[in-house]
Amino acid sequence: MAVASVPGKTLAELFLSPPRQAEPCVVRGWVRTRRTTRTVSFVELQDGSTLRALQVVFAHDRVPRERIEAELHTGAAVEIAGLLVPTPDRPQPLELQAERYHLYGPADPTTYPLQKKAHSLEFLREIAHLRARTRTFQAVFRLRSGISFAIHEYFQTRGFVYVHTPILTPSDCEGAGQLFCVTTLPLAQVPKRPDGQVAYERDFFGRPAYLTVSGQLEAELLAMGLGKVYTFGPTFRAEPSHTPRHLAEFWMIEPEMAFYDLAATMDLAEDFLKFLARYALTHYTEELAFLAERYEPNLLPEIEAVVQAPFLRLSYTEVIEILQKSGKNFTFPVSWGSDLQAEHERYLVEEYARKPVMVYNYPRAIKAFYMRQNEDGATVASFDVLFPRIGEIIGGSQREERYDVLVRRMQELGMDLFPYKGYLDIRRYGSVPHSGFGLGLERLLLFLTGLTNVRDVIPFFRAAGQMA
RNA sequence: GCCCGCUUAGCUCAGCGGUUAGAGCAUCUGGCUGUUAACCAGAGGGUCGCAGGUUCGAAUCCUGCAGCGGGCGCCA
Repeated sequence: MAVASVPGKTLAELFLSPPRQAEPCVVRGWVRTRRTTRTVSFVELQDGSTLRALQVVFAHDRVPRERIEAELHTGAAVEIAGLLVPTPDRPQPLELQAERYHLYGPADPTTYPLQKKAHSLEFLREIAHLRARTRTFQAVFRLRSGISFAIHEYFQTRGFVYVHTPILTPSDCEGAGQLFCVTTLPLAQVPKRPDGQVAYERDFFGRPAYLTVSGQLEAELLAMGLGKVYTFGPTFRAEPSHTPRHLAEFWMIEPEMAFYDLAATMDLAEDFLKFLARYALTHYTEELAFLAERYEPNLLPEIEAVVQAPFLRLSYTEVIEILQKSGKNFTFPVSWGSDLQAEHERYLVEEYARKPVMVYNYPRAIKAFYMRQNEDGATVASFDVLFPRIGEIIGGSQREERYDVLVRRMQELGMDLFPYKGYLDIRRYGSVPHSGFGLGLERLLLFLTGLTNVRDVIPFFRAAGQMA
């Protein structure tokens, strides 16, 4: 059979508007399973457009059984032409009665790693190139796509400008982990200056260059002219974190708004997360139901709770009091001034509040230089959003817009002001209060999918010592 | 970076000092009046992660290494 020249319908389209009576149809996809009896064979076909599979019936008097058994194995790519018929009295609403088929690419069952059974996520990580063949990853990647679209929709319909901040940067954005250095210098024989230092003036940019750890500093500059902006792109951290929540390359969303103070930004962050949770529930019902059944029985109630319940807002100081009164025996002692540990955050979210918590006004000593100093002289206008299961999902702050205060803080920390000339400049000319936050896309997806390892919510993961 | 655990058939696992190492699923062969995680019968498939050590004897105990997973730290 020749390959049909017209694009066939996707299975999603077929299931969305099933035929009332039998009609000719061409479908394309990959074989998920096959069952054979004496007179007929059944093939379940998937094409990635929906989690549902189309049952294709091959009568052996029409299509030889020997050919079906030799070719239609799990994973084989095929085009099938036949009669699409409604089957209201069967478990599936419709099926395709095959007339003929074309085998695009076979899949040798003795070597093809995927079987018609559930595989462990750990095993699938070893064959990341085949993960898109599985329903779990089809659900995850479709959800990732939809959430990415929803993120743009949210900001675009609220007057934000999508800005592309550089991936290659000269500056080491303080307090955001270690950087990947980018160079064209020969690593085997790095040119050195007489004093032994690397001769960066001979490197590609004539100075050190890194992969960005955050678009925030540039977003701030753009917000100082465009008003409300957001970035949405890859971010790189060379921190060797060996946890299920960290990647070396991950995607981050960073809105930055002129004239927003801390409270307005916290309102935005909460509204934003509620919007995305609602979007997932209404547009990805099928995927969420599948993921809930497979991985996290409590998934839907948890997402519902994010949509419904107002997040609990507590100042850092209140949190310290709550933790001290909790009667819990924490491994890390609770005292004002020390950072909240994972165990503290978990108690707060999962036992005390039982819903998302926003903690604000952290001690200045444990936060980044750019966060706006509060009048009390002890705290900065920062906030974290803590989610059940995930922990920190958003970190943000009002930025220090006062030139003198900012410079004094940077000097206090012994920072070199030179690389921050532009950043400081916007504080000298027409400076205004402004704020922003960063949302980790993969962490949000952990929450929405019920999965527990960020390597499973990005198609090809890059983590310390691992490149899928 | 620190701590803990795991590594046995293609996959998921059992066996935890004593003959030729097992199960389910997958694969292959045959059967079955439409199945739907199909079913029934049979077959093939393993240097028990790698390297040392202890022992009459090691998949099993010890040491080192590697890979993977988890906890903590750092953070998104």
